Amino acid sequence: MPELPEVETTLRGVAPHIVDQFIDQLRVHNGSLRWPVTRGISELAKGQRVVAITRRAKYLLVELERGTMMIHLGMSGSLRLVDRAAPRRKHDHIEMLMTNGVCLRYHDPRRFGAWLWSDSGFPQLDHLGPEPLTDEFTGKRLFELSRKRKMAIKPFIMDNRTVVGVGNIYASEALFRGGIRPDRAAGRVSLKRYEQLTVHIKEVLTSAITQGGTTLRDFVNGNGEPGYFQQTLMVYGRGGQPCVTCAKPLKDIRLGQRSSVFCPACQR
DNA sequence: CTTTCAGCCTGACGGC
DNA sequence: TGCCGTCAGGCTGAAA
Repeated sequence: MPELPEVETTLRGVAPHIVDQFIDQLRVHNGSLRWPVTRGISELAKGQRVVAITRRAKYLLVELERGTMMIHLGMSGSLRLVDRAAPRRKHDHIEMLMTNGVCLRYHDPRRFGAWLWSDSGFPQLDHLGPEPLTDEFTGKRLFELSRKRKMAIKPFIMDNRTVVGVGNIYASEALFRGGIRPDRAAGRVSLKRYEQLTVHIKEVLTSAITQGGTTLRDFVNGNGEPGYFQQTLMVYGRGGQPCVTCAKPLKDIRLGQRSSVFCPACQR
């Protein structure tokens, strides 16, 4: 599932082919996504130049001369650059054809994603916390925000108001590296441990982006499998298997309706 | 205010 | 073989 590293990888792969190009056609084959695709978006986008593509949290923002398109990949979405003559696959819901011949296809089996247009901002972006890979994201911030909070630390760091872009995979991995149990109350973690945790979060995200980038050369050919899936995951998806550190079996619990794997011996 | 939880959706997988 | 139930999960908004 796309987490922040995959969204960032997608941005870097797509931007050089799209920015400064003109939209020839925006075809919506199935506009029934997380929110209905903006009515009339094809007419709104047609002929416009793409001024820039940026990312905020897991949202991609395609800035046009007038208005912005906001794309989210949801749980199962992907954006691929393909030859416009390539046959459309099942679940290819939207395609953006550029006048330079490039074709960007939005593919999303579960349709949890989004593709919206607005010229007055998006409310989804209004209450987001800092980007994890900036200096705004500090252990001090986590410590202060968490005081008197009884919520478990894992859902706390996955809350977009705390910090954006930390999904289930990287929350699990960072907590393992930090030696913190995912079900520990957020308010009962010291400043020192929060400072260490922010370093681990930045490291796992950065390393995943680096590895995601290794598949970028294949992007245009449609081999969209992101490289970071190959990275060694120490706890995520490994419930019952031995801990890489102490070999005791990893425990799998549910926190906030999400599976959470951890080592009861190494994480406290 | 904080916290929990249903719902959105399809594909993969296990049991029978 | 195929049918059925369960699980996966980001995000929102309503309920507690």
